[in-house]
Amino acid sequence: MAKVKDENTEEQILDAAKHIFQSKGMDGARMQEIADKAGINKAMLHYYYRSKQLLFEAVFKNAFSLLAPQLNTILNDDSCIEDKIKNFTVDYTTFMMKHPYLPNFIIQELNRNEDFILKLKENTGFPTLEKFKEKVTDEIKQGKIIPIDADQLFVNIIALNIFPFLGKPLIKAFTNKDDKSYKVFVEKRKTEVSNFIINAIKNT
Amino acid sequence: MAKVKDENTEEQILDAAKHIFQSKGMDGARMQEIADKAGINKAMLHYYYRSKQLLFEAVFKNAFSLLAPQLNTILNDDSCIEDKIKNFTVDYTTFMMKHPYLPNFIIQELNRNEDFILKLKENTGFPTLEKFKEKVTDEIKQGKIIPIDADQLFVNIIALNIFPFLGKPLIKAFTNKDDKSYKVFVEKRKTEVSNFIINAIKNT
DNA sequence: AAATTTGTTAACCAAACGGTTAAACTATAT
DNA sequence: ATATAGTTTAACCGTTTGGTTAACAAATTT
Repeated sequence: MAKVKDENTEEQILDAAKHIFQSKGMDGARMQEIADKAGINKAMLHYYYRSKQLLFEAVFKNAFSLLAPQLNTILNDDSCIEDKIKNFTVDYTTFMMKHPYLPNFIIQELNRNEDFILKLKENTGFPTLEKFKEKVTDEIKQGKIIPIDADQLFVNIIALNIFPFLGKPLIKAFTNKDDKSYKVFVEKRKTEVSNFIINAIKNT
Repeated sequence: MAKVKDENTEEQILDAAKHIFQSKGMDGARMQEIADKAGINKAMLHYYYRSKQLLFEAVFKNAFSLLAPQLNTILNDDSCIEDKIKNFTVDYTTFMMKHPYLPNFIIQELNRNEDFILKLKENTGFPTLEKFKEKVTDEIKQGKIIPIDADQLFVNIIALNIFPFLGKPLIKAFTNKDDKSYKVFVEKRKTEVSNFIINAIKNT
């Protein structure tokens, strides 16, 4: 119910809205439910955020701003491709195990409203692939990795890392795992996935 | 608006419901909108399907029954792992380019209601990994592929194939592609992905 | 301490929602 | 032709929804 009193109302609302929106989505979330979770009157939601749409956008931008920096490990540091992949896979999986609703929330809402991502792209700090592409081109020339389109490689990397969180119910059903063994399964992927990718692209 | 007259009402409803539910989800869909799309009175929806929930379940089961057989290429035919991967990647991608809403619809609704997949598992014809696991074990023993957990390999395969349809808006934004060039990108994955996977697991 | 701004609440509102009803229409069986 | 069963509709219903209002309480300013 109500949080600690010294936290200010605006943040209490955002925190409650985060939980409700991330688990139920824009359409499934109810303003009353958010108010109840925040322990305040429903009118306060509109006092601070004017409308459901604007409250949702505040939550979404917040969520997206958590996700984007995770990509820096692979896009903008100076290590070699192999290290990028190793570090990203561990970091990303560790982070998402702490925020399991995040990937599905973002994917779901971007699919519901494709135009929404255009607003995000205008923001500074939106991830760019340029540096990663250069690095891939370099290492192909050096013969360290096999020839591969950088866009395809990038999609492969994030697909292998994100999908276990998106498809959790499906994978659990196919592989007959419960929540506990699924957690072990995902934990193993921290090394499994990076080995898999490196095997696929390393020149031997 | 209204479809051809000789089509029966029940199918018209299911067809309209399929479009609305797959693009807006259970929570975002409106019964009136489905009725309008089917070109009939809203009461007919309840006459044939009793409630929104039951109409939704009819649509969902229909959608899932389209997806499951696709997995047979990889799970239950008798070819070697390499051929399974090649065939599945081409077949699955070709199929999903014709039904682009399907993956997101299923993933989204399974995440909204995790218990729902239990009902599906009771049905006969729910995909099982057993035969695939045996084949993986065999080929590891034969030294054709490197040692790898069959569950992990399975997840890697479907992740690389499904994710481009789930994360389309995200990938389009990161890679600066429009719909047309994205389609080309996905088309290329039909060979790109299978080569990638086979590289990762083939013993050299 | 009086006035003004900011924060909070209960009560309310119109619209939208899923679902129902009763009557009408259509095809089939008697 | 007439009764009967299945199909379709317009109108309606109670509830829930996002959002507003007006009055009140607590700070902050003067």
